[in-house]
Amino acid sequence: MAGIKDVARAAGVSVSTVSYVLSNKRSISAETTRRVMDAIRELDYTPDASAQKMRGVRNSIIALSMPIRGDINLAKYNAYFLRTAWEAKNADYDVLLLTGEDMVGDIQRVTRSNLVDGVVLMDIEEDDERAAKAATYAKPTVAVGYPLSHDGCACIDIDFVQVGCQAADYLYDRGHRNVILLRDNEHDYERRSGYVVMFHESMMDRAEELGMSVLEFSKTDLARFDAVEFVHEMFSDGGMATAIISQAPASVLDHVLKEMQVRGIRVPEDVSVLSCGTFLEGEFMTRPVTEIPVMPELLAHKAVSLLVDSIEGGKSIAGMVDLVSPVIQERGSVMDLTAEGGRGSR
Amino acid sequence: MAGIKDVARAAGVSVSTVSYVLSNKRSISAETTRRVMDAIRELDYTPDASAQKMRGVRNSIIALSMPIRGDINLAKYNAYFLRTAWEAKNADYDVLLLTGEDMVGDIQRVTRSNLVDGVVLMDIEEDDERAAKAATYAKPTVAVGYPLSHDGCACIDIDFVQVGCQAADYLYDRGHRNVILLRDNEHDYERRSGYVVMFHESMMDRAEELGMSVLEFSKTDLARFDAVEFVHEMFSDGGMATAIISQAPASVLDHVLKEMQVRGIRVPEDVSVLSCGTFLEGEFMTRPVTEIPVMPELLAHKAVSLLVDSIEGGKSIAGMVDLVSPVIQERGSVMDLTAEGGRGSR
DNA sequence: TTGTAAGCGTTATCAG
DNA sequence: CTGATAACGCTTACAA
Repeated sequence: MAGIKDVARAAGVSVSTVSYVLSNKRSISAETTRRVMDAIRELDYTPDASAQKMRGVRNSIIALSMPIRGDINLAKYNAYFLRTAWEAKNADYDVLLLTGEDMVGDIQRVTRSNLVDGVVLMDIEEDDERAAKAATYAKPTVAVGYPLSHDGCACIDIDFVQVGCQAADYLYDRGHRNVILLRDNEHDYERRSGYVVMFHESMMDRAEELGMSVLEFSKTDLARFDAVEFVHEMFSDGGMATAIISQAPASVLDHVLKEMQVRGIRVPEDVSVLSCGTFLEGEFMTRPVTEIPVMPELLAHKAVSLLVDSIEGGKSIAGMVDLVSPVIQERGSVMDLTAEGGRGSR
Repeated sequence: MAGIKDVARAAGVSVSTVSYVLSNKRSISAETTRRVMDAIRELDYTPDASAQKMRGVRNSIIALSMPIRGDINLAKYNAYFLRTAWEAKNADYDVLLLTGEDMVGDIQRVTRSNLVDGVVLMDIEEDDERAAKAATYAKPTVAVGYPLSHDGCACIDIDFVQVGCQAADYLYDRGHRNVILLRDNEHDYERRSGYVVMFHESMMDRAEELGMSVLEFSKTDLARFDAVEFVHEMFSDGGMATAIISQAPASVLDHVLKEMQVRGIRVPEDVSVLSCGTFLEGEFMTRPVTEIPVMPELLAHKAVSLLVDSIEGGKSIAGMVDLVSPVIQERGSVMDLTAEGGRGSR
């Protein structure tokens, strides 16, 4: 590989001149510039990244920490992951993927060795070790999520307490008093995956305040989920529920929709459906479902922007928290029971 | 950040001693080792990656080039991607993600600047620019796929010509003479995504040789796909077909299975189903489907192993091709029409 | 067993 | 406008 010296020799100038031609940090005669550029092209010269970094040039790499578990919700996962990669690229940063078992160790290694300039933490749990140890990373860190312990990093997330309240209020306002909750993957509950739990608690609290009754259905482990059983139980157990709140992934929810369709149960005329903390966009659904979605594009954008600002501005972002207000997407699957005539809400 | 000099000072030794303690390249007294290790722990010292690299130490990073299109089959995509990341990690390499528009430019940049030690190309098309320009990359490159032009890189893929023959033979041997082909996403055909096209051509050729009739159904664009129409057309158009060969993703195929179930069409008694070049494992299907699957684990493993060997052994792998023989996964969805009594094949 | 010093490929400072 | 050179943090001959 040709180095800067080779270029200098070929162009008949000094190495510093070559460097300055590339960096535009001092004025160079047109003639010299031309000769140098020719030599660069001729030799296919690309500056060595390590040498540049040793001289203080940023390498523009951010680490993306994403645990790979067997039970992840791929669609949602991907939406966040791909969008974060896209935002990074857009800000002219490369992405170094950290997926191993020893997440904390890996992050410490890549930050302390100056391999990366910053860190994004994805798929955050309530007790997230990566976030808890963020103070030991040598570079600014932002978590997409809201872990309990987060002194060392910034946090960007949807305000899931608000999502819970909004969900309860939304249904209450439309006359629903008995709802059934189709829980997310139980693994996520066991792991206390941050948002899943926060939404759940907030929604249940709010429902109780309002005097709504919430029946929980939890067999949403994908491998074991049985839509037939769910629909059966839902309508056999007193048959009081007028609405379903779903945390389940698209495929599971769609099975429920299908099963109801088969049984002649209409949405929203017979039962309303509201999906919360999900990402149904682009999924193949039997019918559109009103949703309080997660917002991968927005969160990824905020996370990367904040991180890049910190990297380039040198300001610390440790401890910062930005909780975004949820936005409900009306898709006509919730019935307004208080409306005259009993027509759908949309 | 503490450097090697700080450690040396704290331990009361020279910098070379610290370096040798870390690298074990010469014997150090127990006492000195202890003092140095203490200082390292005390100061949280981690060697600077750039400085090491400048001295010829490998940085153990491979670039993973994966285009992000709107229409990718996420499940399959992920299986490859996650597995490749896992294999890399397992071989002690970090992964630098390249997802941008200017894939060739990015690969040239990260290889020539010595940022990475090798490159893996994913989601290869028949005319793949990345593979065609592989000779211009400064590091060994392996493509997971089989592009037309591949002089500059190694190729690892399933032998899709064999898959096509196997599919036709498998059904022919079991007495099927009229089959319907549920094509993959049309985008993949338009783009001439390598394997999709190779399978298709090979299967059609073989079917013709055998005198089988193949009816093609191509509305498998996820957004527009209509299982009802498909099943209707399949059984109205003469109703001759005894089997479906599917290239479609799990969700699309499952819709078809559901629609047939609703209509009382039994699998495999009334119609057989064979899925080819897909990755149904872990997908939620109405019933198991016999499959000639892609093999993400195997291909990722082979690709990373080959690449790492080349990096560490210094041997060129340009032009190498490794086509893996397909393995059929029997899951009882294909009926053996030649068997006495007409029972299912499994 | 340990220390000294050269040098990796850049950038920036200081002279011209 | 351009050139020589120190310095970045580390590894590794070469000396002791």
